Amino acid sequence: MRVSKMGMKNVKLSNLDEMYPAQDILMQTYQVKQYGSGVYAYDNIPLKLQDNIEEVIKKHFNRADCIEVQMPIIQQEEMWKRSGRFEKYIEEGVMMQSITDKGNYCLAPTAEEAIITFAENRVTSHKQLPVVFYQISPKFRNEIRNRGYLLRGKEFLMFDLYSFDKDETGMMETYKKIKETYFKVFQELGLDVVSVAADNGSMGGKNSEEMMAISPIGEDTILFDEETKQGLNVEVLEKENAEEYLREQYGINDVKKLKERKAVELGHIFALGTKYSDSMDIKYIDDANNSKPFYMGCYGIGVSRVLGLIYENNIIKENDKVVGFSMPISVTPYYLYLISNDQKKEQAEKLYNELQEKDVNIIIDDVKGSIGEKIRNAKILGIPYIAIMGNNTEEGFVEIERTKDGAKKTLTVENLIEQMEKMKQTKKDIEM
RNA sequence: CGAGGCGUAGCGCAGUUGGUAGCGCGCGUGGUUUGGGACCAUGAGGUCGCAGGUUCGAUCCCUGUCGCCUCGACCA
Repeated sequence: MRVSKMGMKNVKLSNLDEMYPAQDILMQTYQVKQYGSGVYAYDNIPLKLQDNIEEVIKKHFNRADCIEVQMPIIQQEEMWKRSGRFEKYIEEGVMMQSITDKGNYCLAPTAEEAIITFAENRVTSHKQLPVVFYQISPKFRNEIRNRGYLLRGKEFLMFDLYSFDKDETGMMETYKKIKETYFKVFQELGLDVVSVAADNGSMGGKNSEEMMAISPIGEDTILFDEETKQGLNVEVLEKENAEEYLREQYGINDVKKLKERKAVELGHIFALGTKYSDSMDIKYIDDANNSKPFYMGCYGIGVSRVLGLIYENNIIKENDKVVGFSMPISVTPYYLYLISNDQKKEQAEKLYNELQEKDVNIIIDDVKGSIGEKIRNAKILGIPYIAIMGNNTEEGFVEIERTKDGAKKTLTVENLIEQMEKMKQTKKDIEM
């Protein structure tokens, strides 16, 4: 991509939000535009970063034999009335609706109803079980209060997965497998995530755990033990029989041993049981020709929240001031930000074209301006490596800087091309 | 919904004890620059969130309203 074609504006950062500096940079530099409380548009780079996050999620769940599908975003009221959740969602004010003279629609806040309706008539025999469907699609929740920019919006992208099993044992096996997949996803995204016991809220069902990224900007408080990896969301303590629940479902005996942490809830997993199968009367036929309820699980990841947190987790500072961020190689849409002086412009163009042909995504800064200014912009956009062909660079060489730690190195142009191809393949940083 | 705060140029902010507004950045033009957010000159850009009231006169005072932010209840 060329800076000259991006419609880029030079912005000097000022007075950044102390709590969410990274997302404030996105706002100030117009990479993300706010339309209203909890409603945002994304420019190219955050969008592509989000696409890449989706790809990582899909890859791991596809490997775990989960099937990608797509549910409607506008869902008929009748379907929500069938499960009995319509009144509750309307009462709480969470549901957004589209009221028309040809019927009323609910803007999907989640998709249990839709997915079990999808399974109805399609998944009818025990021979088809277990089966796991998932999708990544926008969700709408008219939250009472939005906060943390992308961390909680009214419209957000969510990965949601639904499992169908014959019985409780099967459901828990699937639960375990999906949970393991969650950890693989977060690991590849470079997020340090722990699972903690959670309240099951409006979903109902048995077990539920939240996938928490420990972070000072988190709105949740958890109690966690680093050694045993056991933990809980403090809201569980308000439950009736909290102690018993924690001991029986999660093996947590002594809450006092756990340490308090702030955390961002990136995902939530539920072993639902037969709740929706019963309430909507959608069943399968078992091997003895009996009609049996599905044992379901539902699982979510807040994709746009992950996006927001990846930005916040990867800020770079100079003299204690936040100057930008450095996106992780595993998901960055562009690997390199190429800068040159006028004399070396042609060489830079040549390098750009060669990398384009090899499908290595980079950005070339081909507009008028000083090198310092361009370096600043690279950091504001979050590009992990900067390449400079300037006055101090010898013919045939290029200097690179890794923005996350400031490490610098001079390479031949050929070597840089090799390293970039390698980075694209391995999704790993190069040696500096 | 309860408590607090804010709304003035694209962005960040001043200001007017009531007499219709300014700074920095950004933007246009010309020129000099170009290795870590350059400089000179010059120019454009605002019904001071909206509506009503008080007043000779309101961006400022009063009332209402809308929007946004923070804390709480809800949640990926």
